[in-house]
Amino acid sequence: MKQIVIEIIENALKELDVSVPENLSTLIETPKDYTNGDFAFACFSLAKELKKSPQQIATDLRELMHNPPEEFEEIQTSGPYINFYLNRKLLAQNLIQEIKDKGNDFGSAEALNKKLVIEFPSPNTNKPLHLGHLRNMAIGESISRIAQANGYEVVRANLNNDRGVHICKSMLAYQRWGEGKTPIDAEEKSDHFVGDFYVKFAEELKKDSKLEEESQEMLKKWEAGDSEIIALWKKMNAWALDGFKQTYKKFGITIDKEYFESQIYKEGKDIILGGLEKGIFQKREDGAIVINLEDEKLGEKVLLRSDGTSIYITQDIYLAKVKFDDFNPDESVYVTGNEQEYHFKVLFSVLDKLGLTDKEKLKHLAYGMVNLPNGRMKSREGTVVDADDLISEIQSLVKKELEARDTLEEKELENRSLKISLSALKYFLLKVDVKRDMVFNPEESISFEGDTGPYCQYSYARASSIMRKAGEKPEVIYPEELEDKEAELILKINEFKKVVADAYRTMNPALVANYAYKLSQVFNEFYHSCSVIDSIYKGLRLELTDSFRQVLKNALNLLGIQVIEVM
RNA sequence: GCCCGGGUAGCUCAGUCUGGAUAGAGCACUUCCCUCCUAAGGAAGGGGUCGCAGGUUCGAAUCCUGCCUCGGGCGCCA
Repeated sequence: MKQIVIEIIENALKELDVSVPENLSTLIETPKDYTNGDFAFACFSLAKELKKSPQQIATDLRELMHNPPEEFEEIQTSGPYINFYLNRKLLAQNLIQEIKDKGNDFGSAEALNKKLVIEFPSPNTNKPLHLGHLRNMAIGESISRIAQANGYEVVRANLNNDRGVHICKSMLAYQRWGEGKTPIDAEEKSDHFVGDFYVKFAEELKKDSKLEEESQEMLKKWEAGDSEIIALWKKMNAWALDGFKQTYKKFGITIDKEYFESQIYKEGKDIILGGLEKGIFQKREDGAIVINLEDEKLGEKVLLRSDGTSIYITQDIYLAKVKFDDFNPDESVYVTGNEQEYHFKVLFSVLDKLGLTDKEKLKHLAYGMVNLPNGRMKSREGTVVDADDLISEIQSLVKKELEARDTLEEKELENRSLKISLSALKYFLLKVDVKRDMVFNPEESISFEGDTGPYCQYSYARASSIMRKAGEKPEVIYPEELEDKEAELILKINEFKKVVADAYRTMNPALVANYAYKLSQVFNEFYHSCSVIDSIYKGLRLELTDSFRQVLKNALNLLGIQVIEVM
């Protein structure tokens, strides 16, 4: 479409005998207000050369444009602007047909034959998931879906941080005070059961500072393969992982490939030594192997300890190689908090220098912190918002709302309330630009009105309700001119494909969330100003309603939000 | 000190990449609208030195420079 506009302008400029600006394409903008058309050309830049006012130039150019092609309804001047109006009826016809044909695939690109590996949520097995993990999971799952919609085959990989001194702390506390109980005895979700001992450890540590040392000793025993410690570790890890699995399922994320730190933490040494031989790394006087990244302003970074053991980055280098060996992806994305930005800059640089992979294939998707109104979440201070608790709290609020409206069977109440709660939560976590820190206010932030997930679901449910009550579907007749709200709805639907592409390009699900909201808003306005069932244009309006339903469903799906037919 | 992000309405955020037409939402506040497709909705209203100062440009919330301020990072931790 834009190409047609460019040609029209080019031809007019030639007739005026003006040189066509090289960047003409970027000079054509999309007006913010649809009443100013769908494309616009501002004539300011020509004023100097032509020695005429931009208004006059606009008028002159418009005259040279003659009649627009059928894709456009009209071309108008508005002061110094020339505004191009799409033929909205034609656009509506085409879109309605395309949406019908493609259904759930509307907005998705053709398969690219490219693979993307995305790493998330990568929890530690010493305590349950918290609000930060929910943001991680919401983003990871959404980016996965957005990548799929952009034609990628996606592998969701999860690195379980299942070893280390923090894990030993939970284990030590259990050994000391657990009395051999199990989560079943305690009637508690198993990862929470494990987490309780992590908290217990922190409490006891205040009274007895020797515990710190003891946890270090336990780690050494674990590394030495002490059978008793390994058995304890296996038992508690299984509890933690089993609990996570339940939360993943409830929250609606899937994982294609599980990696475990315990299986890779010793690896990577050979790669580092190889790099040393090639002269990419240096051996420092104290024996540590380092890389100098001064030219990238990243300083010097240790890659292998002087005693020859691995550190975090060593195993991450190894894991990167494993992932490339396992899947040979075209892109590899890591979803983590932005406090790890430095680590990933170094990691990517090392991988690139080693020739293990191309830097362009690597992407660190760093999201901002989730803060509470009174500051940062701190697990030691017990100010962490637990993921499972949060979900069930919101769900009970939704249940109350639902019960106030209608009497539902227990199963339906459970199902519907869960979908609504997750939409509230996911939308809330995704609507903010990924890179930004966000404030989570439990009382105020999770509301069901206005710019929220439930608002979008409500709009969908209303559209569904219209479709159910529609009865017979008369032939589609187009009026002389579409109503404002009809046209607006069509134009908004028309933006979806661009949103899908932009969301991937910028790795930002917020674009989709904001779009879903805006689309819902436009539909609600349409709904209020244009009666559907009781209209001579019932056929057309039913088509518009159904198209809206499909596109909103597709948009929400990219956020991992499931629609419901009845609210 | 250096590096990376933020600073837009009372609050939470869009818009900044790719400069243009009166800077947009939601919440909160003041009014309306359920005889009519679900009021978790719609309509109207008040509320802004777009952190500050320069610069580039016909035109700057948007680009450049400096400064202020908030958060994060700069471990042989993960």
